[in-house]
Amino acid sequence: MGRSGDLPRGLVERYRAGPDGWPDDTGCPMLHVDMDAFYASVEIRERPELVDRPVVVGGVGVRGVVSSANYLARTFGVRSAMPTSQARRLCPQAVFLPPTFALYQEVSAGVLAIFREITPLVEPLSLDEAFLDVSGALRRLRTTPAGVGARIRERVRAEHGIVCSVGVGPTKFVAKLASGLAKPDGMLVVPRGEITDFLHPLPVSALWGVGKRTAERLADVGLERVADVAAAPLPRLRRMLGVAMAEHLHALASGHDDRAVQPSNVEKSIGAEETFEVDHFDRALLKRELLRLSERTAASLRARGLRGRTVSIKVRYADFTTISRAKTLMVATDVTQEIYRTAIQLLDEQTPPGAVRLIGVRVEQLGTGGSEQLALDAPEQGWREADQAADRARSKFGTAAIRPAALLGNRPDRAGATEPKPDKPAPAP
DNA sequence: TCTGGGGTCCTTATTCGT
DNA sequence: TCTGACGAATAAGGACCC
Repeated sequence: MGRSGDLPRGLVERYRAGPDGWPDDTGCPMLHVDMDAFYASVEIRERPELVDRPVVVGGVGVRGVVSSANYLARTFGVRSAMPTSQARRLCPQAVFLPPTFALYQEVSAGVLAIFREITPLVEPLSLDEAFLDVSGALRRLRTTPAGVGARIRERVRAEHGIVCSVGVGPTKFVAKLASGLAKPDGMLVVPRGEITDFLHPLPVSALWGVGKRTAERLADVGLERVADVAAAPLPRLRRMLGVAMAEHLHALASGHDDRAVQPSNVEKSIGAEETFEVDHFDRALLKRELLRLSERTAASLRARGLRGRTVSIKVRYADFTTISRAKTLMVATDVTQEIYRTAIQLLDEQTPPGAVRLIGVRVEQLGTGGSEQLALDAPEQGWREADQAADRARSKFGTAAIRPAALLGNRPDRAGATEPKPDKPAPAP
């Protein structure tokens, strides 16, 4: 799933286990564990008949992209983030599956539970990867970091039927790169004394935060390897990339990374967005979609006990230009109607007409809902109670059980031009 | 080739209060 | 009373990550 799979492989063999065992892992408390082709592997585990076939998981619609491809599919050139249409051309015999996130979440929770038996210092980055700081667990487990890594790989395979790769290193960044280079089904140990030997030959794109754009800008001035960034004068990097980015990259390239594993990560924003199968001009249809997305976002806030003060919408036009507009409310909210009302206002007042391919809603400035709101937003209280009742019904009878009247009937985003007109933009509570 | 959906973080500009 | 400086909050956009 990551980009480190594209990095050069020739230089990594010295970090694998040799006849004398693993390289020196003293002072290497950081582990990065990454499931190999996670979504595809889980799907194959569920359907063993797919084992010897190329499997691609992702959006199966005309505008879908690949989320995960097994290694067989990758031999045909299929990569994650590639349009599904392109993947079909490259590998027409592959099995194309839509993602089933609930299943991946379940497997992910099981794998995280294994990590947490080893150490409480576990920082999940996504469903399929996590950092572990094992420094405090070594004595109890009577092993070394490499031993922990090997144990994790065995248990994940035995208990969940999927394969993961592990990077062991002195810092998060090194561990993360190492797991990427260990793939598939491998482990790499980068000794503390060999950080720069390991990092410096890699391309700048290996640096966390360097994507296509930044790599191009660096290449324009002759910086192509991590060693080049480490050797570049910091003031020059600052002028090129801005202070924060320059200092971040220079530190990483020089092997400095003192970030600790952070077991709890507070969410900063929650949202939902959707790309239409065909572009839409029709504002009424866009508004119905905003209602659906507001509902999803608000339900997600309520499920986590969060409220947010800033509501933003995102509109992507046919030519891929993307704008966002935001409004900050007096009081944080988790009420569908309030989020929807704000989103509609932003759409009506601040977005130009045009063919729209994507629309989204997001709520920012999150906090846990406090009792101080009761007096201030009394008119919202009725809506909140209605939302909560709907949440309860949905958890009992399924997500389709309760929907605003405006959303009854066909899904507007999939239905095309024959969609009946909506009766009202807002349902009654 | 034709670009998802969930997010995070950074930069720059503007506004507002003191 | 006018003006400017400054910091915080807000808004918009872009790049990046998985």
